[in-house]
Amino acid sequence: MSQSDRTPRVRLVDVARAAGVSKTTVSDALNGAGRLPAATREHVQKVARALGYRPNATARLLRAGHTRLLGLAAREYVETPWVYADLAYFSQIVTATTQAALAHGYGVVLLPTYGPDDCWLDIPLDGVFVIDPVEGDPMVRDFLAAGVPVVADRRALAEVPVETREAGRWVDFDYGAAVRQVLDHLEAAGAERIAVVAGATTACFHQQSVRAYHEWCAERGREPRIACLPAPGVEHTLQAVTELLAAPAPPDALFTLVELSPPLLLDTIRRLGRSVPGDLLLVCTTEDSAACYTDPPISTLSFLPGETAQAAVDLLVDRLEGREGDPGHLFSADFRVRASSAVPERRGARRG
Amino acid sequence: MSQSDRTPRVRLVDVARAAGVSKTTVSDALNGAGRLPAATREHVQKVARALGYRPNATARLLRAGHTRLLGLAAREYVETPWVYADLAYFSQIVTATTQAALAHGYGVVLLPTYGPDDCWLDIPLDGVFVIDPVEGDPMVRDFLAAGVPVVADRRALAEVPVETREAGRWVDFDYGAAVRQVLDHLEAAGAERIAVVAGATTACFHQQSVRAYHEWCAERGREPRIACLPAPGVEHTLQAVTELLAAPAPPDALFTLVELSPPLLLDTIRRLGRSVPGDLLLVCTTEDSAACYTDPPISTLSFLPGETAQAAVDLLVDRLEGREGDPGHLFSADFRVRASSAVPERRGARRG
DNA sequence: CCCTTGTGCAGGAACGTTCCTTCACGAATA
DNA sequence: TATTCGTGAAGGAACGTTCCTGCACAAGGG
Repeated sequence: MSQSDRTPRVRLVDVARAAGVSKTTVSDALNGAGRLPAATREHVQKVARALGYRPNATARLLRAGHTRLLGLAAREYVETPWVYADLAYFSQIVTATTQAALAHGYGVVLLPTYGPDDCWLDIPLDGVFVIDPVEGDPMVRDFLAAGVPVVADRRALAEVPVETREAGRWVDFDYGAAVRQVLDHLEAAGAERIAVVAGATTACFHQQSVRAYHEWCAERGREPRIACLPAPGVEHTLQAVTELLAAPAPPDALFTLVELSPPLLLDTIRRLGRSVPGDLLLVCTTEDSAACYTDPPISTLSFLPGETAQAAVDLLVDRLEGREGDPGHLFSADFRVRASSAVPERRGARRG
Repeated sequence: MSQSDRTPRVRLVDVARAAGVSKTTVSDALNGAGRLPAATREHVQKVARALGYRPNATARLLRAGHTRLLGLAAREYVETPWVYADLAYFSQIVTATTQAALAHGYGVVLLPTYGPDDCWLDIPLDGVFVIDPVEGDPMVRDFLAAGVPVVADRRALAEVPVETREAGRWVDFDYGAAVRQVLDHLEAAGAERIAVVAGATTACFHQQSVRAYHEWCAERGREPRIACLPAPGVEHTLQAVTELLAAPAPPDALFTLVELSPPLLLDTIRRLGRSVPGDLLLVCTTEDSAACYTDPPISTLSFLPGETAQAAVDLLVDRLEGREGDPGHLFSADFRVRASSAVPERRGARRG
């Protein structure tokens, strides 16, 4: 049987007919509008309830001219169907975006990142938050061309035709500065051979981070020790760590840029016969709160998914509701120094 | 400035006027329908592109009669705004639901779990997946009353008026059986004092699990050792574990029903001076893949969020597209025995 | 008694599409 | 030449609301 076989939903006019009034009266009675005596209002409500009437959401939206729906897309792995929540960062972005949106009375739609061209334009959205847009991102371009406000980063907005740019807002992160902050900290704590584990994605976070690391090393004449993962996955990450630590003249500090369970990393390092922070200083880029419950607690670099999402939604809603508001927001990372990268006693406070 | 101040979007009729044709022709030309010579088609497309025309998604949906949008709601903590992705289970449900939905050409809307009555009915949805519905769940009731197909569990559907029940499909889990399976395994491995860490939510998972534990203990004349967390949070969980292990005649097996980072739990147990599995057998209910990379690897109980979500979406889409399909699907948990609960050498293979 | 004012409600346009029906016209056929 | 047929395109209804406009009627004031 097909969808149309089912008994069709009861509409406003059906209620009107049953109650012996016009659709105006029904609409007014149900929405608390118009000039109606209580008797009429109650009568209509009773009939509506008896018939099981529920207004059609789509029709209301068409009338209203807005949908109170915000799109959310993570573009990091555009080629794969969907990977949002595998990483704590995205997972928290999703949660925070949804919470912020709900607080403003908006719902959130998780957008496809692939599919037939423009397929996302079939979804009725008031605005969109695009995380990690790719270069010349068609999604950003399409939505802005369609007049749908977008929050992305400044680079993505700069790539878009000027005439459509007005509806764009941005949230930016200075990933390079965050990486340098961590490296400076490790250097100050006495580290001389800092190794880095990075992913291999197109995300500007990774690109900027790796570039910053290379520059930082070049400035000091240090040789970069970097492991770029062939693919996401716990086993690849642990494998990379193992190889880094097995090298001749092994690193005395490790800085992971990829999401990995901090207690698991600690466990792995110990199994390789190294102690933290005695033999190896450790800083993890992670959103996993387990980092501060290990022994020793692990220093973390966070890119504040919660704050980012909140700002993105605020920017979008300001724009949607006609408030001027800011054109965007620049964030700084949250670097928490804990025991895993504190200066170990037996090393002395600082070099030199 | 208000929203209406902005230059209004260009509509189908605007293109029609500009191209000197009727709206029928424009619609046909753009959608590849109708009988039009290539010349007309191209001309219309060129004009449309020049004007920057994008069809209005809401209007199309109203015509189409469906929205290709599926709602997703986790009702475990109905009173709080939104907590989906804080837990790996929900996080994976979200990911898997979205992937499955996209594969069928549907988008996913993350639904509010609180808010003004019926507020969810303002969202144009074709179907809804409700995880962990509460007793007499108003969301399930409202959607079914509105004729929107729902996937929930059998109990939730049984509470709904018979005449609206037809649109309901179910995915069920026998949580009690899963818990008994784990307890039997631990008993077979020689455990005599099995402690359990449970949450304190209204979710039927927790209710059924805890009940099963109590029944299992009663059948054997064992005294239950259960810690129910006052609130979600890593520190509460670790605190509960610490207290359980500090008790006189401490447990020789631990079974956690709440989400917790397995390597962190292992680390904590060791800090308390116990070894796994030597002093303490360990089974974690978790979706965290880190469990199999620790030393020793940790036995896990999984409730298969990926499979559950996939089944829910399939059920929904079958119903939406008029296929008969199954009324529901009953799942069994996935219990993976690893070294953390294997029979330790020095204990002997079995009791008795 | 006529004009105003207010109340209670109906009619119908509008939101922006899609698609069914109709129509005009030129070519082919009887 | 009259009839069919196919092609190209226009007109307008429909989707289900909301809301603007306006009508009928009763009450009140001059």
